[in-house]
Amino acid sequence: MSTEKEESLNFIEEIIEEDLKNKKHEGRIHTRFPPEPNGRLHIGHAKAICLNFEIAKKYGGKTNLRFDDTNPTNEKTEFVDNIKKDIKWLGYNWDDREYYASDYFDTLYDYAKKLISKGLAYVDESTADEISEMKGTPTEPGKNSPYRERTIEENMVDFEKMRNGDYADGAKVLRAKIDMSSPNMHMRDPVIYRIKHEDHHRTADKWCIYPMYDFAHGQSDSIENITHSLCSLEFRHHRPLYDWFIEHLEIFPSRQIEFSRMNVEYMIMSKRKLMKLVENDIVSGWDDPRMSTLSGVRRRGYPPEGIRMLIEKVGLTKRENLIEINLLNACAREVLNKKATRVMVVESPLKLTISNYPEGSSELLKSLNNPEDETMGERDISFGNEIFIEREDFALDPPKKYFRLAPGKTVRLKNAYIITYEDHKTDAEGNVIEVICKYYPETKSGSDNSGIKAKGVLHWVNCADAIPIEIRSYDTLFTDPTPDSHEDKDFLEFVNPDSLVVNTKAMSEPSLKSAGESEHFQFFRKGYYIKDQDSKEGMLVFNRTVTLKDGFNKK
RNA sequence: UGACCCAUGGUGUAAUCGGUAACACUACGGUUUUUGGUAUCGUCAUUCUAGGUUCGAGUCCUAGUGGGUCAACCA
Repeated sequence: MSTEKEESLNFIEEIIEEDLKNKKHEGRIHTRFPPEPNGRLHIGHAKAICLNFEIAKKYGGKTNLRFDDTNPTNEKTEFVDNIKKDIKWLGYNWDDREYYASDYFDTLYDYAKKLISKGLAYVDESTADEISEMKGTPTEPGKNSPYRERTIEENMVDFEKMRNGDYADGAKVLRAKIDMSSPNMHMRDPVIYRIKHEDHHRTADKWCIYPMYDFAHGQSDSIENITHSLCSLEFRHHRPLYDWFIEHLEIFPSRQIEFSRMNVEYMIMSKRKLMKLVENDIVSGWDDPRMSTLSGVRRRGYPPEGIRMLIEKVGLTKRENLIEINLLNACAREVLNKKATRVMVVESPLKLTISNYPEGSSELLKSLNNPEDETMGERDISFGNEIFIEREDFALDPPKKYFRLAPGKTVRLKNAYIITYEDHKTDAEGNVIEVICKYYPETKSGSDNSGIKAKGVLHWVNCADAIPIEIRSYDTLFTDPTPDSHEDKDFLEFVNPDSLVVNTKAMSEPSLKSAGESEHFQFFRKGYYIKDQDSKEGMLVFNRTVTLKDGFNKK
């Protein structure tokens, strides 16, 4: 077969193929994923991770993992470890290429001195407010600092003093000398080094001055010989600065290319806001299954293949976008349908007695683990005269087109027999508490040639060996698709009070006792579930990842 | 009242020297089905607006309109 299907390239692939054609960097492709270890990764980061790793893979290149740890204030080793775990979970490997911007502090310091010696950087002792004031506004040019014309020698001595700890935090900064009237605010003599007498998670107290993002990121790219530095659109205005440093430092010319980040309905991607949800106990932690963090998404049961599929389907452009949460769920269902083990779980049990099945006896029936994948095999499930069915699968007064059990109706019990309603019992308030049916022995699953028809198929569990489980069902964490886009309202006002529903009354077939840590299940006719870390010996807990598509309840 | 970026269905993307709108998800409607799942078939767009160039424009030109981003000693 030919590869006729002409795949269309996204704009970054076009740039790369053009570079390849021109033998730029000898055809070498090297990308990087550069998180700051100050919080957990979220599903928005997944786009950057997939893009960087996939594009390198596609063109035979490499991808570095680099921690952008230039601000010691909120950076922690704990975050480093979690970030690595998340990237691995997503399915990517950086081999031994694990780097830290802090590894380059010495080099960066030398770069700063080089800039000073070229007369392109100066020490400014204005206050932060004064610097901000002199910066002007996007529509008005800024003013030169009174310290701008100090001599190279003065600057060099003073910068060394900064480094030696002679000054207090905030007393002085090092600034690049560019253009205070540039229409690009980032070119108005940006601060490139600040004083912070703070311990760093890796360099401890070695340094008391730390480079700013603009004086660390591009330089780190360059040091690592990164060919294509892919980042999100908000860094667009930093690109001229990125290029300016490379030019004046005369270092390897990495190229920054920006793409639009992914926004997902009902999800929040801001680390600060995510932190607020945790701190205010609105969620149980960074890994709450309703969170957009990768640890939350993982605990919820979304498979990594599904996340990668989502990113692939979302594509890559420079447009603003808002992805429907449904696309994520569709990807999850597609993956899970093929790999989830089918089990029967009754969420809201209603007792059903089979009048003509010998009391006290039982038999073993075969159940396919996954009809989509025969290689997953089958298992035995027990059947007896007393079972539980789903409460909503029985109705005294059924609506039209009700394929379930009701007076006069006949249905099939999945993997078992066809049964017909005979009677029911109610409690004092008139609630149905038990249904009585008769079964047809000749309709046993797999060997039914009775000719008896039953439109509906019900899932069930055997009273004799069913085990109680807890089910946690989730809805969106917010009631508004874009909770943080309202200028007049705080995003917390949109927290969905019904985003978590805990059901401790569910009954499961006993096979769930041996559920694995990352084993996905489909609870028949319900949805996809995964065992939660809160599970205990006598009470297993399951998270609902996503429901099955439901063609009945919608109507 | 600056600079830069973006503009194709409900959503996200495609249409590579201009050649008559494609794919996926959703929604709706069939078929199949021992999951109202899966699978499968079908239906849903005056390409932001107005002019212009051309035999022909989503693609080119002009002028608008709308949206986004930028003024942290954060990244």
